[in-house]
Amino acid sequence: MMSLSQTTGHAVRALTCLAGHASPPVSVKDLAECSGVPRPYLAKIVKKLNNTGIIESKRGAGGGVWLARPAKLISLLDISVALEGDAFLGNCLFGLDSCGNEYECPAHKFWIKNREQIKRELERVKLSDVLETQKNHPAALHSNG
Amino acid sequence: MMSLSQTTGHAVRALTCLAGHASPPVSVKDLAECSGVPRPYLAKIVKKLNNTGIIESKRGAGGGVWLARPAKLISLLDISVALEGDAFLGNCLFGLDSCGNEYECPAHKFWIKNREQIKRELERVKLSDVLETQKNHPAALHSNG
DNA sequence: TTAATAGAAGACATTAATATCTACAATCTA
DNA sequence: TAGATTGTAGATATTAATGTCTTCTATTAA
Repeated sequence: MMSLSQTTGHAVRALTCLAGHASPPVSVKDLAECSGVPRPYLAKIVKKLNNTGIIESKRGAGGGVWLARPAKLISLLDISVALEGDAFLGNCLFGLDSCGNEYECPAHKFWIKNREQIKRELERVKLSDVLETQKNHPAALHSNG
Repeated sequence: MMSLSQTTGHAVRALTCLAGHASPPVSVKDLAECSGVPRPYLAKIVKKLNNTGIIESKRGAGGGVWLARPAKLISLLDISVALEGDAFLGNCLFGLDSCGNEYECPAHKFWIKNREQIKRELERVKLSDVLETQKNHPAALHSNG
């Protein structure tokens, strides 16, 4: 099924919890409970978000993680790129390697344009927007298959 | 990476070979050579295309497969649906199960619209178009990773 | 009717994404 | 400094997509 990876979905949910938390730092354990993401897996996700400067962390008692900048300045694009890399929207809709250089598949021009649309939308939507949406629907972001 | 499945890409390549063939039926073996898709795997793909009425087949010596209707009447959408099912474009960009009913994620409206755009494009592009493109670039559709 | 051809079917193998487990290192509080 | 807390790191496990192998059945041609 064509969508962003499940891992990215996890990250969005966890970051939303983090953004909504009154008093950071928050432990990964608490984030896992809040977001429904498996704890050990979330630890890895958190690591990536840390490496890419979206969150910061502190070890030890009273430690935890927090947003490196306000939720209004973190876009869904930032999160997607952090987890899946820069080319998270494939070069060709059909995954053809040869597509785009000397050759273009019949859907190429469309996909290039469409891909940019998707990117712009992901750039437009900020973590703060997700948080707002969630506040109106408290149980919203939890279940995921 | 977000794109249609590799399997769908395989199917498009193989069907393009089939559409370009002078005298059907064509054996799966020949299709595999022409398209670069692993033979045994192509056999499975061919089976699905058969089940969904995109191709027909005949066993035995002199048998093989052929398009069930002209290439102009087979869209990339038909092929995608045949292989990945009707919901091959996910319900939510982030794969959230809860998204779309009582709850909508912040990118939901955008994705619904965008998804339709993608579908329309896949509907617009026919197998005959792919064949034309390939004729101008003979080596185009072969390699794939 | 026999031998060759070719698709059908299902068991098995590989790979990448996802998820878990265990041990470790840093930091705080007392 | 002792002990509890919490992130870090890497090995291991599971799952779904992808790919392979073997055997069977249908069809044709001689």
